[in-house]
Amino acid sequence: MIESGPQNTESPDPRQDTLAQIRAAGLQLIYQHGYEGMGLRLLASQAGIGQSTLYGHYATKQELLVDLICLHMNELLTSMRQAVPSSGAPLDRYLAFVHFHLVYHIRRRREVFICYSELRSLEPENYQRVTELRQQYEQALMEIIAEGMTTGVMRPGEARVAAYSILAMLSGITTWYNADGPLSEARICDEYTRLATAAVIDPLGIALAR
Amino acid sequence: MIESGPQNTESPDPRQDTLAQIRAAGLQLIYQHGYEGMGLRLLASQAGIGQSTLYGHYATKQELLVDLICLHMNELLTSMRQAVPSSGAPLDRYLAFVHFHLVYHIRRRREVFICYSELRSLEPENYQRVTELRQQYEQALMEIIAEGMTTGVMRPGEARVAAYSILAMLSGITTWYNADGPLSEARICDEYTRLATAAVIDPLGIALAR
DNA sequence: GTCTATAAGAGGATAGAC
DNA sequence: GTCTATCCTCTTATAGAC
Repeated sequence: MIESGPQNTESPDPRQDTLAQIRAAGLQLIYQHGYEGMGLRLLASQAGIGQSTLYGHYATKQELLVDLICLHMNELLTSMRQAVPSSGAPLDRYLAFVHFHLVYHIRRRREVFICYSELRSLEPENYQRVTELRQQYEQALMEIIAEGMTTGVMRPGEARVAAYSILAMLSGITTWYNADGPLSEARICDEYTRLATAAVIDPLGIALAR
Repeated sequence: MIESGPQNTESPDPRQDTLAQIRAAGLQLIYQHGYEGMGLRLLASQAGIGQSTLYGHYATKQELLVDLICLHMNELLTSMRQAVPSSGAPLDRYLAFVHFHLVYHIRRRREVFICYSELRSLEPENYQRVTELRQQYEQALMEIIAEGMTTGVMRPGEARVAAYSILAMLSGITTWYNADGPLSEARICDEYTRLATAAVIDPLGIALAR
């Protein structure tokens, strides 16, 4: 068997330790095989525990999925709110959002992936919970863009469509980014930022504001 | 074992008829539940046949997935090449590509979805085949953008990053488009086209070309 | 080519010892 | 809280009749 990740050292709380290992293994295996494709036997072995030990932490497989997705959606939201000012010039806030989103998606590719690719495996009630978190995130960008359109720094249009477009554009980096590739992380972020900025900014509006 | 060709409703060939029903049911069920989540019992019942009849058309479940994905990747490529001129002004070809991609993704959401979300379920050899088809499609857009950058109608930059960005932006429409929503298909295409155009076009380059 | 019946095993989840 | 052993269902795939 192949072991991966840090092996447990002495911890003051062995229960939290086990939980952390289950989460780490679940994240990796769902990323690799998908939720439906991940067997609990494999999950347990990767977490270094017996299969039935899983049920000391989660009542069902679905509960594990919900835990992982909510955990990371909440972290995404919290991190975004720390990184993006809630007031100020729309262009500055837009650039802060774009930069945050890019770096977060590069660094936490697996978390992001399961948060949007495993939604169809969620039972309706859980799907609803996650969707609300997701909408808060989208809403934040949409409000920035809407304000930018109002003040004239961005071209007028449907703010909602623009927000979805930009999010999809930037998130796409997870599908091909390779840390060992020829382009550095900083270089790629620059390229994406340029594209995302040009997509919504009104050059005339910028010129007039000067 | 896999056959292809025109499928008539009143078919003189009942074998093709059954195959078409399997494909239709498979497309729908994989879209709904994912490849791993789709059981062959359900597939057979949705196709209106007995479960073991599937094995008269495919040797394995994997073979069905490969068939569906290759079928639709080939159709995507063929349709694109018909819709997008292979020569002419880069801006014209770019707009033709964007329009084709948007309409195709709205109209054939399920096909597109399985072609990019079930790649991880493909065995290595099959994954390779599909990836090559996919790259041909991406390559087509990349060449248009590279030429646009050369002629100056598009801002200079990494053509590959730009192509991936635009493809991701436009493909994102499948995640939220709703035919019953407040925005018409034409209106949404306009919005997306505006964003995708602004993202890469050099306003100065356009002005100078006049 | 399609059916009924079944094989062989993997799936999620549980019982009870420690 | 974790383990070993087990239950029962569902899975993919095959056998053989028609």
